Amino acid sequence: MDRPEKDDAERRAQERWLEELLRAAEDDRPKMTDKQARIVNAAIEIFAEKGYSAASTSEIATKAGVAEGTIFRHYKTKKELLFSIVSPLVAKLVAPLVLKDFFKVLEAPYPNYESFLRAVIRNRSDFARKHLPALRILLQEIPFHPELREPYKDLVVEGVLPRIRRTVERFQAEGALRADFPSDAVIRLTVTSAVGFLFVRHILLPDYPWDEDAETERTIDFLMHGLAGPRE
Amino acid sequence: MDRPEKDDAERRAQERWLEELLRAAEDDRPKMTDKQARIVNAAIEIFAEKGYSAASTSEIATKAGVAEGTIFRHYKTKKELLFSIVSPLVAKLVAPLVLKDFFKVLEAPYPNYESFLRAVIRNRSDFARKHLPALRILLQEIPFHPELREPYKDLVVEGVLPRIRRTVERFQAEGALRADFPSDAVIRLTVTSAVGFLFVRHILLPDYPWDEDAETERTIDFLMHGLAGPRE
Amino acid sequence: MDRPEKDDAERRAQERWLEELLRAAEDDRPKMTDKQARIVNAAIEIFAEKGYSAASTSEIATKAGVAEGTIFRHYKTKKELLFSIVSPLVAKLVAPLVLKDFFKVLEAPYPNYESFLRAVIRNRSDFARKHLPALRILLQEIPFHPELREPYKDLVVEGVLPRIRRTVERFQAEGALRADFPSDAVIRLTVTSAVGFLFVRHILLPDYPWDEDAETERTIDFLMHGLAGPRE
Amino acid sequence: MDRPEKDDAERRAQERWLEELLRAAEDDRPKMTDKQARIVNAAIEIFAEKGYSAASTSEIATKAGVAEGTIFRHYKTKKELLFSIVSPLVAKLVAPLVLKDFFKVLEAPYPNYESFLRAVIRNRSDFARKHLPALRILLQEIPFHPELREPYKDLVVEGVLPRIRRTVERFQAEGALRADFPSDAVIRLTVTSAVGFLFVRHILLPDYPWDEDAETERTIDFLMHGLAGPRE
DNA sequence: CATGAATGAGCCTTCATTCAT
DNA sequence: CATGAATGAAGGCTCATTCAT
Repeated sequence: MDRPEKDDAERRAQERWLEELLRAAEDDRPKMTDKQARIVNAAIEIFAEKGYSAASTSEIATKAGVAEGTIFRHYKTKKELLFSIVSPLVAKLVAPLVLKDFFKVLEAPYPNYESFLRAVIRNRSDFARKHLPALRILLQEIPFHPELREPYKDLVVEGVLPRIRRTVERFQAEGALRADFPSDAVIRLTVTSAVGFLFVRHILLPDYPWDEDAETERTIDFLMHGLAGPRE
Repeated sequence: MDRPEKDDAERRAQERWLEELLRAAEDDRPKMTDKQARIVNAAIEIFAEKGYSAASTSEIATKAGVAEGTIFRHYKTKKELLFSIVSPLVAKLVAPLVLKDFFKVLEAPYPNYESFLRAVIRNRSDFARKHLPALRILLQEIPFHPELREPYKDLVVEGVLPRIRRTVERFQAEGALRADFPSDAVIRLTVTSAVGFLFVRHILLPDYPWDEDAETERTIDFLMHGLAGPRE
Repeated sequence: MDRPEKDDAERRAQERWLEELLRAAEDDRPKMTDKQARIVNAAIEIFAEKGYSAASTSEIATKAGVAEGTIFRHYKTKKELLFSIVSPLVAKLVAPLVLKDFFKVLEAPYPNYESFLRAVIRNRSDFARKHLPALRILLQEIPFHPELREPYKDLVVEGVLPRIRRTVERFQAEGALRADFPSDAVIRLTVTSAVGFLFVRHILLPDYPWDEDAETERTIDFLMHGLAGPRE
Repeated sequence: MDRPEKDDAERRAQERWLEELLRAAEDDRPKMTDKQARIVNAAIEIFAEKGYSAASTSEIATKAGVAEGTIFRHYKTKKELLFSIVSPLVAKLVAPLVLKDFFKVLEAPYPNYESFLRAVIRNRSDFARKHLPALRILLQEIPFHPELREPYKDLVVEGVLPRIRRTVERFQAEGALRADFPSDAVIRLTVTSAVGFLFVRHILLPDYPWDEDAETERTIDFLMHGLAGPRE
C-alpha cells in the first residue's frame, strides 16, 4: 500500500469532494408542524420496535401525545405514514447513484477505486448513523412493499448498473482490479463487503466498541487485496 | 495458489468429511399428519409473503384446505405455529457450531482455512436452498422475537466465538492469515463475505443465472487474497 | 317447651317415621358404567366451580380421564349432561311434597308442627350434605333453565301449596300457631327460616364449627316462639 | 307489644333518622354519556337474563344500539363491564355497615332492636327495588368472582361482625333479647329472616300481591317473638 | 386544524359437536 | 363403545378509519 505523498493529498481532496457531493444529495425533511414531527418520530420508534403490521396507530398517537384522529389528518392511511418515513430514505439511498458527477471521480487519472470506496463507505456510515431507526424499518418492510422498490428498479438495473459495470471493466483493463473475475462478481464482492460492514457496524452489533476509521480502512484494505489486479 | 496434487486430494477428502458432518447435524422434521404438513406449508408460504403479523390464520387455513380450528388443534397459538417453523431452523443453523468435530478440520497439518470455508459455504448453500422460505421468515422475524435468539446467545458468545477466535489467531501466528488485523476483524470479514454471498445468491437475486461453483470459488479466492498472511 | 314425657316418645317415633318416609323417596342413581360415573363427577366438580356456561366439555373430559367424544356418547349435548345431574335432584327435592303420607303426620292428634319441622330440617340437612355440589349447581342454574322448574310449577302451586295452607290454617284454628298472620306469611316465615338455616349451614359457611343438632333445635325453637299462637 | 305512644313517636323519629343515614351512604352513578348508559342497561338486562358467561358482547351491543367496539371503548373487557355494574353495588351494600353512626341507634336508651330492624329492612327493601336487576346479577356471579368479595371480607369479619356481636350481647344482658342463644345464632336468625324476606319479596316472588308494610311488620314481629328475652 | 367517540370488519381463539377409525 | 382429529360457528377483543364537534 505504498503511495506517494503528493498523490495522497490529491486523493484526500477528491474523497472530500465526493463526500460533499453525496451529502448534498440529501435534502432535509420538508417543514412539518410540531405535532406532525412528533407523530413521525413516534411512528419511527414503534415501527422499528415491533414492525409495521404489529404497530398500532393508537400506540403511535399515545406516544406522540396527539389524538388518534390527528394522525389521519396528516396521513390518509397508516401505510402512507410508513411511506412518508421510508420512501424519502429509499430516494436518498438511490440519489447518489443517479448523480451525473458520482462516477466521474472514477474516471480521474490514477487508480482510485480505493478512494471511491472510502468516500462511499464513510458517507453511508454517516447516513446510517443519522437515519438508523428508519433504515431498520426500511430493511424490515421493503420485502413486503413492492411499491418501495418498483420506482427504482429500472433506474438501477438499466441506468446505474451498466455504468458501474463499465467502470469496473475499465479498472480491470487498466490492471487496477483483477481481470479473472467477471465485473458482476467484482461488484457483488465490493457491495457485499461494504454493506456487510455497515450492517454489522450499525444494525447487528451497534454496541460493539468499534474503532470506526480503523475498521473502515481494514474493510477497504481487505477489498483491495481481495480484488487486486491483474492475475492474468 | 499453487498446491501439490497430493495435498489437493487430501483436502477434498477433508472437505467432504466436513460437509458430511454438517449434513448429519440436521435431523429431519418429526412425522406429522397430512393436515399438519399442509398447515405448516401454507403458513410458511403466507408468513414469507406478508410477514407474520400481517398473515391471518384464516388465510392460512384456507390455503391449507383445513378449518381454522384445525390449526389451533395442532398449535396452541399463531406464535407457536411460527416458532414450530422457525425455531428448529435456528437450532439447525447453530448446531454445527457446537459440534465437537466442527473445528477439528482447522487443526489439520496444512493451511486449510480455505477448505474449511469451501465446506461451510457449500453446506450452507445447500441448506439455504432446502429451507429457503423458512429462512426468509426467520430473517424477517428474528428482530421481533427475542425468544428465538435468547437460547443461543450465551452459547455463541461464550462457547463458539472464543474458539473461532483462537483458531484464527493460530492461523495468523502460522502466517496463513494476515496478522495485521485483529482476529475479530478477520472473523467479521469472513462471515460477512460468506453470508453476503449466500444472501445475494438465495434471497436477493435468486433468479440471476448463477454459476454456483464458480461463484463459490471466487468468493473463497477473494477472501483468501484479502486475508492472505502475513503482512504483520 | 315443657312437654310430657309420654308425648315426647310418641313424637320421636313420629319424627323417625317421617324421616324414613323422606329417605325412601330418594332412590339412588341408576347404574352407570365406570366412565359415565367419572364424567358425571367431573362435570359436577367443574360446573360447581365455574358455572355451567363457563365450564368446557374438554375440561370435563380431561378431569374425567376420558376422550371428549365419550361425553357425547352418553349425553347428546352439554345441556343434557347438566340436566342429568340436576333434574333428578329437583325431582328428589319435590318428591316428599307429593307423597300421600307426607302431611299425614300433621293431622295427628297433638300439636306437632314442631316435630314436623324437626324431621324435615334434619332430613334436608342430610340431603344437602349428600348432594352438596349438585345443589350448588342447581341453585346457580335454576334461574336460567325454566325447563327445570316448569314440570313442578303447577304441581307445587296447585297441588302442594293449598294442602300446606289448609294444614297451617287448621293449626291456627286449633291455637297451635298464631292466628294474626295469614297462612301464607306463616309458610313464608317457616320456609325462609328452615331454608335459610340450611343455606347458611351448608352453602354460605360450611366451614363454621357448627353444632348441628343444637342449631337445628334453636332454629325450631325460634320458629315456634315466633309463630306461637294464638295472639289475635 | 304494647308500647306507650310517646316512645313510639321517638322511635319513629329514630327510624327515620337511620333510614336517612342509610340512604345517604348511597351516592349515585357517576355521569356517563348516553351511549355508555345504554350499554350498561343492556348489559344489566342480558346478564340478568342469561348469566354473565352465557351473555355475548355482541348481543349487548345490539340491544344497546351501539357497535360492539363501542363497548370496549368504555370497558376494557367484558369482565370490567360486569364489575362496573356489580362492584359499586357490593360497595353500597357494605357501606352502611362501616358507618360510624350505624350502630349508634342501638345504643339509645330504650329497647330498640325492633326499630333498628324496621329501619334496616325498609331501607334494604327500597334498595332492592331500586337495584333489582343488578342485585340478581350480583347474586348469580358472586360465587365465581372472588375479586368481588375479597376487598370486603376482612372488613366484615374483623370490623363489622364483632361490633354486632357486642351489641347483641348487650341486648341479651339487658333482657331485651333471649339469653339462651349464642349471639351468633341470634345474628344468624335475624339476618336469615330479614334477607329471606327480601329475597322472597323481590327475587323469588316479586309478582305476588305483597302488602309490603304489613309483611315487614310481620317479619319483625315474628323475629321479636322468636328472639324475645330473657329465657335465661 | 385537532379531537376522540364511534364504527364494524376482521383477528385469534375456544368450544360443542360430529364421525371415521 | 371409545377415541380424538376435525369442524366451523361464535366469542371477546383490536384496529384503522371516519366524522361531528
